[in-house]
Amino acid sequence: MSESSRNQEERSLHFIQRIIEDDLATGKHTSIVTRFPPEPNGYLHIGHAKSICLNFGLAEAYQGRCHLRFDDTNPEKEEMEYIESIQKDVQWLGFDWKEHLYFASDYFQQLYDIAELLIKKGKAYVDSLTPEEVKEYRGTLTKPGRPSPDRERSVEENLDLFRSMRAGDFPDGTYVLRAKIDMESPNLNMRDPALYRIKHASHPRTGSQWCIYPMYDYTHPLSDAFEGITHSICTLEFEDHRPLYDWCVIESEFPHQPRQIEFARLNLTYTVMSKRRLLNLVRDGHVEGWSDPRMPTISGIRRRGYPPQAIRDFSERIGVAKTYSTVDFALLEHCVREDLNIHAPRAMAVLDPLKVVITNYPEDQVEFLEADNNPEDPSAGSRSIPFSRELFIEREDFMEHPPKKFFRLSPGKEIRLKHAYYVTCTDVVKDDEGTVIELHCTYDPASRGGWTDDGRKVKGTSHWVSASHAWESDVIIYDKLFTSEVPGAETGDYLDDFNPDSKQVIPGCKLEPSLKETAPGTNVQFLRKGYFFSDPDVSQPGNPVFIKTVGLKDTWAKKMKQS
RNA sequence: UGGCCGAUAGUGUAAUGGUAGCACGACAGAUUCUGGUUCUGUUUGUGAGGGUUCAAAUCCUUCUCGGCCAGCCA
Repeated sequence: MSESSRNQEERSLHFIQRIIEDDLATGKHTSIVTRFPPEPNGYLHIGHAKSICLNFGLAEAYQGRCHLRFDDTNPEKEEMEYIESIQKDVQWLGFDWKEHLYFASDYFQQLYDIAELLIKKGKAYVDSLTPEEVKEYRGTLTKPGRPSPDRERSVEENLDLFRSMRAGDFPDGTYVLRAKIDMESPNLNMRDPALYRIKHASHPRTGSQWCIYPMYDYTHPLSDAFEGITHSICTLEFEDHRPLYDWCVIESEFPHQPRQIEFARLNLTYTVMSKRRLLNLVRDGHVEGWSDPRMPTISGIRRRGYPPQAIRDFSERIGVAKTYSTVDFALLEHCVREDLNIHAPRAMAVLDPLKVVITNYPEDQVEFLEADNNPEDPSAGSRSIPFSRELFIEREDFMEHPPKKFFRLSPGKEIRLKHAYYVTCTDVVKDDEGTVIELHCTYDPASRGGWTDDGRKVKGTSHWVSASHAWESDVIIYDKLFTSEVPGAETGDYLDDFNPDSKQVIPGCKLEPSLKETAPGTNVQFLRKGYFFSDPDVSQPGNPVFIKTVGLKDTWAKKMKQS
């Protein structure tokens, strides 16, 4: 058996794949068409990324196609800026809608014509109830609604009124076109839902061409039908809308019948995902905009340095189901690390510098040592780094009175300076307050390159930079946006769990010379510290500003924390 | 005393009447010029009761718990 056919047998399908394979096997469809249908009223977040990966991924896997369609039926909330950012986000994830870019607003005329058809069939009527009255007539969850006095208006009068609505004869809110379905339905969506409302508002794409706009529940199924969508995948809260979805397609007498399938949206620990909460974070200044690297927005994680491939991998791993679920943030970070471990070149940066003088190293000598750029990828090559008498190491890599199993530097102990030499600490220099300000060490010339063949056991390895060659820079450390898994679970207010230390600017970090030339928007691993990214928004060529993408796993720090 | 949907290790997700598996996490160990990576092992699960069956996570039934719905938002 070949490897690929074994994989075929072992793979397990999620329920949507199963539906698709079924439809393909029975000949219901010869190929599939999916769509990603955002409303351009905000920035996309990682929950949308799940949907994008699902829809475009399915199309890819089954050699179908996936449309990008903007659901732009509410001009009061939608803007061109969002249309652009959404396209950028989808492309960044690596998906291509090719020529299949659509706008619900392109269907306004077609939608209007079908609305007239519905009126003529006696399936829709113009209602003059006020919004308050509509609400009252609708009934409640447990009480059936009752018919509007306008429900039995004649076809001629409905048509006339509807045309007047379109002509702009009425102010906002005076009339609404409603589907005539069933005011007593236990499903509130079927109690004569609104199809069209009057809005004298300028639309980002159609301008002032229209003053009536179709509702989502009417627009969406018909748009799907127009485009030949076979599987219309949406989130769970639309389950109740499915009967209405089907009603619209059937009553429109449009030949193609798409199928709506619902799946559970993504929730993530330690963050919030709703548009309202995200907006509040931005508006109230808790973060610095929609693309703040702490935000779960696609633009945020892009700026944070999360690779798109990691997001796609994550989307695959979290699965697709109908169960409400909250995915562990750790899984996302795992996917990011896994990708970056293979792709990010290594470099050395000392974030909290402690000076080291190599007392037996010649004063004016500088030598260049060879360092591999990525042990996981030999093709990444190597670079040479300067070594000299005065260096910086990480302050936390030294302890005067170390606990058991501390492998790093302490008085009398020998460690390896990565790619360089073994050094032994001989003296500790302190200031008047007793703070360690400098270390004196000796080096072993025989250990050049960081290795000897004499079988010596050197357990600890530290990163370092040459004091006179390093350049200084602020480095920004980002941490989780919230301190609790489910923000607001305790108090009811998610802002109570906002992490005030989610952004820390670390001044005076010492970076190895090669880092200076990092192009904006490049992932690198600061050896033993974590993955960092040259902030594409503020970096300049020749002057990168590094922000932390995600830390390396740190079992030592974890152990220290426990004790 | 409305309707719809859901419930499998800590988390997420498989098993579609026939050995409850995988991933992440946690824990332990091995390896390692990154306390990273890699590798090995351990831990923990079918919401509850009843029924059908040789056999039930799966089918039936009752219950429990959770989610969504009363925009002229999507």
